[in-house]
Amino acid sequence: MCLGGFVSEAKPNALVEIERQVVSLFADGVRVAGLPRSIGEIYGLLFVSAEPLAMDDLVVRLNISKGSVSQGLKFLRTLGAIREVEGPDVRRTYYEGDIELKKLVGGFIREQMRPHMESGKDRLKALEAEVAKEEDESKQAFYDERVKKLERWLKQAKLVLPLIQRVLGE
Amino acid sequence: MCLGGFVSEAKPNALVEIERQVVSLFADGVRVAGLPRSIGEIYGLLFVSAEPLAMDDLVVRLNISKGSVSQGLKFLRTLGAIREVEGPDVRRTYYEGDIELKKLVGGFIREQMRPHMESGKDRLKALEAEVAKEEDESKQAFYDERVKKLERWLKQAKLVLPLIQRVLGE
DNA sequence: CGTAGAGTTCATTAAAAATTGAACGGTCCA
DNA sequence: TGGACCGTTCAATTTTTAATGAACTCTACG
Repeated sequence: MCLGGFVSEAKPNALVEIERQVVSLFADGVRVAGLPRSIGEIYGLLFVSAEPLAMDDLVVRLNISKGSVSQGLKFLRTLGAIREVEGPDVRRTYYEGDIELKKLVGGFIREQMRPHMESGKDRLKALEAEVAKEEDESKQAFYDERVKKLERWLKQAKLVLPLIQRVLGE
Repeated sequence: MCLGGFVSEAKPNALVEIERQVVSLFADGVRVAGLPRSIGEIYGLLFVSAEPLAMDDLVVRLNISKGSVSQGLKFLRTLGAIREVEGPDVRRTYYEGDIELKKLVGGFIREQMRPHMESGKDRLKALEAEVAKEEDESKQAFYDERVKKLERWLKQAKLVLPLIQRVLGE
């Protein structure tokens, strides 16, 4: 007996139930922001871990590739959602989750939303120019009104973002 | 001569440049909300059209399938982003875009965000139960703190959504 | 009833996005 | 100098998501 057998031996690094649930919660959660599942899983595990984790821990425990983890960490770093910290092995970089909602949302707004809004501003400028060319006067009036509406939308959006950040900062 | 030739004849229903730009603006715009391109295109064309349009107009002018348009309109209807109106042909249903940002965002929050938050609440309840089972006392304390943090996040999110709607309602 | 056209549904197909993994660059230490 | 190891990059692959189009329902009208 015992020839190459695994009996009821769980993987040594498998997630415990609580971790599993939190990871899954974040994996689903980030999707509303249009982010890939793996990023949610990585942040989720960091969020629920008392000790900082290195890349290899994430690869093994979440069972995702080194490449995905590397890219996920890179993204989370630019958001400011995680922090590099010291850990047991000096050769590795360890990470902790930053658990301030303000920081996460702030990073997301800065990195993902602002750039879109900036390019939107430019595109509205181009639209204005196009409307100016319109020959038919009543059509021009209509288009002009719509473009103005879009510009108002953009202004409202600019107003809302800092407000969100202020409310979360308490 | 003139054997089967198309000379410089544009499609009769092709979008004019202004329409093209607006449609493309919305097509890209909706992606930040994780919605398919076609939905942005449909709303965009309705937004920039002075006259209401029927399904067939959208199929022909946007060059997308009847199926996609049908589903896109269904979605936009549940959001409250478009309105059914009368049109030249009594057999058809015509649509106009609702151009109040408040309405769009409100519909999106109601249809897409609230449901996620509701399910999130349930999942946090399940997590709490799981934490209660934890044997190790100090681990339990840590998990408990994290779950409390998540509950605080959810509360903050609930606080922010109506605030957004209020700011846009002006 | 029977047919013609508007609109929906949903299995199939096509397109887009995320994930993988192998190759690579850099660093530390013997 | 070399090789062990950490981390990154990116072309290839897999997975997920959106779009298509044929078959269908429903209604109106003769």
